[in-house]
Amino acid sequence: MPELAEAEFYRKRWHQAAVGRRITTVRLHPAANVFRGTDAAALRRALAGARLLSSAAQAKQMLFQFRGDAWVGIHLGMSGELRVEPVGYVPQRHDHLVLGTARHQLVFTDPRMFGRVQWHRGATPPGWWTRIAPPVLSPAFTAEAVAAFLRRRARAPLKAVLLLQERFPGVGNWMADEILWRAALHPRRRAGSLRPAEVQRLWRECRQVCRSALATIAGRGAHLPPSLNAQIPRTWLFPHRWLDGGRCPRTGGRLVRAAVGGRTTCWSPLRQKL
DNA sequence: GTGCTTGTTGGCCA
DNA sequence: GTGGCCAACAAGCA
Repeated sequence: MPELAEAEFYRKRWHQAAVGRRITTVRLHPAANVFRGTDAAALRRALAGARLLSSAAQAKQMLFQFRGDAWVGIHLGMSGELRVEPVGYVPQRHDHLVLGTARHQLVFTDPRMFGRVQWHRGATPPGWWTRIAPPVLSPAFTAEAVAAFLRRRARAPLKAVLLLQERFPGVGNWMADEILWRAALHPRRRAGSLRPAEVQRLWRECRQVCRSALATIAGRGAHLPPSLNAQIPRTWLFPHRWLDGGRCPRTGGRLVRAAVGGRTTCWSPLRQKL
């Protein structure tokens, strides 16, 4: 599941169902771990009766703005998901936040609870939102900025560096593999060892993968696909990376899987050399 | 039972 | 002080 695009996908799902509508019921368990560091009881009071005004997605996070200076931030963690259910829906075991409107129930579900719900009251968006690093597709994400970051993390493997949200916001495990595969760079390459042309390639593919991932969910209007996985073309590494005996769509050679930087990583040895 | 898993954080160590 | 590595968080799945 796309990391960056996943946040946008789920944001849209809630937004289309409920923007402009009033929240009539709020169901949550304040003690649930997904509310760590947040006053969940205050969140419940603030949202009851409030209208959803707008929403945004950035990196792996979503922000929902409600009338009354109330902001709700959601991070999906490893297993979080936003769903829209009918009015009579009965919350299940891992449904941690359920917002009811006259037409729908907005559900945040997360079995592993690495995800997070944050609440903020104020006229402007909260710091935990505005402090997210500039998007990969923004003008601030320059090849020079990437080069400087690689120098600072010179001894770390590329794979680990791509997962650092302070420079590559929204890039997760599969996107990092996809980027390195397209750029023909081995995930174990030390960040400081790249030649200028390689840095340029890495920068370009970061942007291309983010753009393509977002494009798979754009222009679908209200008809969002049930799953994003099925939307990813076979020409990407993504549909092949978890298959045992999977083959590289470009070389036809065997794909390899191993832990790099502590994370399961897939690459194409014929294409990505140390 | 074992050993994985799309993310992030804090502690330890060089 | 900085950067790199790893365990921990919790639950489900093969």
